[in-house]
Amino acid sequence: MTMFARKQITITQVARAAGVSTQTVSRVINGRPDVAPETRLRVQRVIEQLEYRPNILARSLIHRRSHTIGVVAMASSFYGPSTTLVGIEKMTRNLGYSLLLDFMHHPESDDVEHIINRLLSHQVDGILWAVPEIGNNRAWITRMGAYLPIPVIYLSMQPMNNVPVLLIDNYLGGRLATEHLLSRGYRYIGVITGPLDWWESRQRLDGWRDSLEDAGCPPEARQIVPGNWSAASGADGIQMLWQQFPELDAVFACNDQIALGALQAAHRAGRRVPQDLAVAGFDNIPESKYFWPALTTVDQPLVDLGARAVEALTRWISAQHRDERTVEAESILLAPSLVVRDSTLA
Amino acid sequence: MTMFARKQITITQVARAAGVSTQTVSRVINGRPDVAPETRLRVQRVIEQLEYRPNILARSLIHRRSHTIGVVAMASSFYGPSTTLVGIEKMTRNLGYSLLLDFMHHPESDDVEHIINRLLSHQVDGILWAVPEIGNNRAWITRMGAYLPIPVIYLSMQPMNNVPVLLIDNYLGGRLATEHLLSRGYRYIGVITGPLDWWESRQRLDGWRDSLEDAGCPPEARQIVPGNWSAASGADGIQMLWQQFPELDAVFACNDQIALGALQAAHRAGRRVPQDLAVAGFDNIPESKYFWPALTTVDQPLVDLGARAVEALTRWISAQHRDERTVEAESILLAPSLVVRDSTLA
DNA sequence: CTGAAAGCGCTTACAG
DNA sequence: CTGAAAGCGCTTACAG
Repeated sequence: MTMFARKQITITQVARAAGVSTQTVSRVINGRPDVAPETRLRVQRVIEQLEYRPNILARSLIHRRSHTIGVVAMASSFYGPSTTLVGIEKMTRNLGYSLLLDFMHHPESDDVEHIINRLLSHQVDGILWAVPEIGNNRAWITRMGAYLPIPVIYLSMQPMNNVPVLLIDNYLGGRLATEHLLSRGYRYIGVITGPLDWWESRQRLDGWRDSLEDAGCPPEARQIVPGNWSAASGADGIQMLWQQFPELDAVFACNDQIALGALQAAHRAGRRVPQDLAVAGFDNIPESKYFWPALTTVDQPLVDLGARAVEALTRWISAQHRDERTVEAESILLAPSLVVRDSTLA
Repeated sequence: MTMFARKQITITQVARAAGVSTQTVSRVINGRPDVAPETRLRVQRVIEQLEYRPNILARSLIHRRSHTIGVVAMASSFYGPSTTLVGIEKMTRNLGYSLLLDFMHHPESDDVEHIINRLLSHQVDGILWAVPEIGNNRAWITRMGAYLPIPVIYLSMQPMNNVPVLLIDNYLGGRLATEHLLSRGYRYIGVITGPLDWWESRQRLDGWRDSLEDAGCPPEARQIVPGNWSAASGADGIQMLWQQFPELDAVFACNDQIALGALQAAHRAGRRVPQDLAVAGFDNIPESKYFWPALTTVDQPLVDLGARAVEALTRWISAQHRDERTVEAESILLAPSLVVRDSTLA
């Protein structure tokens, strides 16, 4: 039966108990070859017996490398951020790193410098910035991004020069959803957007707009209603669309919650989906398959996004520690895919 | 404009630049009173100029206290775990701690000892065990819980002697939902459970059963169908209930996803909700208000649960560092509440 | 194959 | 009010 030593056992105590130097203990711990077999065995026995557990802090101090990455994400119970975090954590662990987590509770206004300074004080080897781009909450990157002493990789923001960004192509997602509606014969397609200070939100909207223009149905302003990712904004939004754009025969809801709200409002109003109104969403949350009717939506490789960001970050960290100064800031764009279900099948 | 020093500046460099000893610099940093005003000013200026940032690792090494807590949670994009994590992170930050995050990807089988050892190596001051109780994945606590060298607080598990547990009363939640259905006049109430190896799942089921017994309608086995938290299991579950329990006039779905699946299946079968079938859920996910029809469900104070767990943990840590050996392992039970909506309003 | 000694960046009695 | 020195737990040239 294994237990845990009540007190921190030090390498010195192990050395003393095994009758060797701390250096020899260190050699054994780190699997160095230059230790006599009997010595190694003796030391290993003492380690097990005393339940010695190396102090990573001391090790990091010497190596000037903590094998920890800082992850800054938006505080959210939503499917998107949570799923990305799962991908991030898994790959972090797989690659032998630890994860210091920091949530921004007000992504537009929280003090970025403070967060970064705390992470740097903790000697993280790199930072994964997984906060959505909202308003000008990326302005600090131009101001001080270049002066960051450690690698930082950003998720889901407008690509910038020399800033490594990993993102899912929201514009393409908007196009996929809208072109699908067009291909089904819908022509009067409204949109309920996410909050328009979100960059990703505007990308989805742009995809919708360009698709309609390409199809020869250039949209008017009254086809656009701003939402805020919530189902409530979907329910309100669809009402507003009916008022200002009565021809409406389909709606692109910029996330699945908005779509859900629109669906409920349609049912309440006695409209049939998709016969009277087709609805397409975005995100493919697990629930969307069980909406009434099942929702056509855009799937995003979120776990993969998180995992690949961590991969890129640790690769960069390793390169930096090998003193390769000329590491390229490489950006990656992942493609979403359309999932067709009943809500658009008239 | 603030920038970040390219390299780690040490206290020694600050001392040299300011013409004082490192001890004096340390005094200034830690706000000690015994520094001459001019000296303090001079040191502060150098600190700002060099952008000195203390190395927390070195500090933790000396204090034998990292001001970091380890949080072990289940890898999940679901609303419950994510929301709890938000509460945990926020309070951790408020209390001046940092958060080392660890997800269990297989909560029934992952190697607990390995996880704890890594956290201990990182010198966390305490651990918050936020993994649900599944199967006998709590067996290790009896085996080695008492030997843990640091405070550990557990979330959402069956209370044990001398083990501090914070949880939401799932049994009460099950009663609230079921008694509500009974009060509405429903008598043939089925249940679609969560996975029955989850303790919380069994609690909800017990609440349902006891409510029915108290009401003089002792349930039969054919009224119970096992689910797995997924909407799919809700859709399948309701079909099964119709087959084996045709009298069914209401169903208690043990989470909102299951309820969603049941709702869709009901619509597909042409049954009206709540006239032909009332549906109550559990969790009150934000979407549930926009289900069709809006879902009656049980709300849980999840953010509060996380926050209070962190409070309790840090209080324990502080007490331990003040060397109060006799800290009581205090458990807290939070009450859920019923949210009544259209799905049970016939 | 092994160990004494210096050092990572910081703090802390202790002495003045 | 200030500083020289020891030390937190570990690793690493270096010498043997």
